[in-house]
Amino acid sequence: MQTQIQNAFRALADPTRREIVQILASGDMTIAQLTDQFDMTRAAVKKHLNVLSDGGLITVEARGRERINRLEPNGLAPILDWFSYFDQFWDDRLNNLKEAIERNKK
Amino acid sequence: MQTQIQNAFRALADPTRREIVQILASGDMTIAQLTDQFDMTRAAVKKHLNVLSDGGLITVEARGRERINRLEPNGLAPILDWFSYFDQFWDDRLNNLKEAIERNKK
DNA sequence: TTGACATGATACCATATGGTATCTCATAAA
DNA sequence: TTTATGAGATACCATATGGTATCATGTCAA
Repeated sequence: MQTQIQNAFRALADPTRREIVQILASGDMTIAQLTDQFDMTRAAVKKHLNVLSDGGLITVEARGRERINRLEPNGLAPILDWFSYFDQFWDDRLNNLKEAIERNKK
Repeated sequence: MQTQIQNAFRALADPTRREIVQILASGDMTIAQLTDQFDMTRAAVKKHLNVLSDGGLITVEARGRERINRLEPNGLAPILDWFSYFDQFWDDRLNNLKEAIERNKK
């Protein structure tokens, strides 16, 4: 089995999966709903969802015969933790991001 | 050609490449020096360095017959930009990171 | 000049990855 | 109950990926 951090980085390495994450950020979706957003089969989308789930980036809730896919924000934590190793290199960038969030909170 | 963001995410998807990035964070190194840190051939390390270079995460400076590999902190920017899309989801985590950096600066 | 050394490049191999097609199962609806 | 629908699983395919082996090239040193 792979480490959590490896699974998380791997999950985000694919553009389709990053797009799925962004779509789910705006609301939960079933597999069929997600498939509508892409030019590929439901099976392919399902595979991507499995990878995202392995990476801890989404959770799946059974509801009848449907499966509700939900973004798991805590799944991003291991990646951010990894980035924190480079504090000394990207202070400026992070500060900009920090300020954007501060503004957001008001 | 791939987008910069895709090349950056792809570069970090491999554990060896993430380790190279961490090693280079502590100082520039030649290919031979980096190869000493891993149980693989110089050619394999060189391939990883090419991927990291494609991702904009390192720069290479020729110095005589040596090649100095250097971490390019700005290469992390596209990835952080992508994460900023999820501000509303990881405020807490980011705040912790922000505070750690604030402490660091003193 | 000549030999040693750091690197670049390429052919090749095994496995991983992203995709489709297809079959099965569970559940909703008629 | 019967039928339709959402999802899971698997076999299969083409290509990408991570690795080695090997040869070529440029540069430092004797």
